[in-house]
Amino acid sequence: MLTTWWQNRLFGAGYRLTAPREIVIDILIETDNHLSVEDIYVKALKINPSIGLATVYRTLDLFAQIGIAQKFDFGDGKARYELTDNPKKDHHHHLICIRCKAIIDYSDFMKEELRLMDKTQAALSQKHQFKIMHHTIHFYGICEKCRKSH
Amino acid sequence: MLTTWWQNRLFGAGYRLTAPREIVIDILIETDNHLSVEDIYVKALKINPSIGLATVYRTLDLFAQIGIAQKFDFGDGKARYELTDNPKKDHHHHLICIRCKAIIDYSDFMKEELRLMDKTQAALSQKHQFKIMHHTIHFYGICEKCRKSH
DNA sequence: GTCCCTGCAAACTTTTTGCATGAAA
DNA sequence: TTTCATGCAAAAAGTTTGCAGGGAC
Repeated sequence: MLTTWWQNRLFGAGYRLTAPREIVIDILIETDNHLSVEDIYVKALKINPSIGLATVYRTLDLFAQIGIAQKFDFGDGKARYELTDNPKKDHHHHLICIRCKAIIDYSDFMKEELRLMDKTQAALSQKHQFKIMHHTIHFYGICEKCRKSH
Repeated sequence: MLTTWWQNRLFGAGYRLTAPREIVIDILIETDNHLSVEDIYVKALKINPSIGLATVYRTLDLFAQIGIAQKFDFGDGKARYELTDNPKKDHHHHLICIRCKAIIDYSDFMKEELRLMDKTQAALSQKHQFKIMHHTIHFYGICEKCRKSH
């Protein structure tokens, strides 16, 4: 039986393959963006109604630790997660409304941004002896709708 | 009597000048980085022991809305705030440890980053009709200490 | 068989809200 | 004098933890 990239990571870091972990990964794989923990939990319940919320939290935290997923905080009070490498969605950054918390993904200037990010990352890794796993770029402002509704 | 830049912003947006707002601004001005709400509250209590935590939350949220301060979420479960323009601290970005939540400020490649950010910001403002107020760049990874303590 | 992982419930932390009082304009 | 803002307390929301039973290897 074939082991997938994420199973390799799990085993490589000394963890076991369990049903909840498979369910959470499947949900992340088939979704294209930033689900909240609650979102993931609700989807997981439909697959296995006995899964616990605490397990979902623990699983997502584990995935972030071993680099399978990224944790995002957009300032709306809930953590969100996204696969580190999602075949359904290219690398992108975010535009966030500080009023209504809407999130818009963008990928303009990605090539230039990534070139600069790679360079910066290399320098920072070296200088601070950090093992950098990912980065985020967020622009905060007020969206069209919120500007109009004053 | 002279009105300061932040007072102008307050009045301009139709808000009143109150003691708690002055206290919070003073704390932000004299500190150079990302204080948590609790940090700010504790400092405020020393100046005026009757100030309420809820007021600090409301004040900081207001400051973020009108562009006086920036709200940051580093993934440690608490919001942090920093002045938008702090004379004591140049523009910088962040390196965050996903294990111990340590935050390191950096300002390498700032000139290049800012040039690219300005360009991106202009394009995004236009394209999405967003009024962009600020941006953040975060690198996430594992710090030297956490790597060593496995 | 051993040790890790899970589900459940309770606890904890951070943030928000309602409301009567008090202060700014 | 009219609103707006505050302080307090209670509630809500999100996340973490302890523990006993069950499952992966």
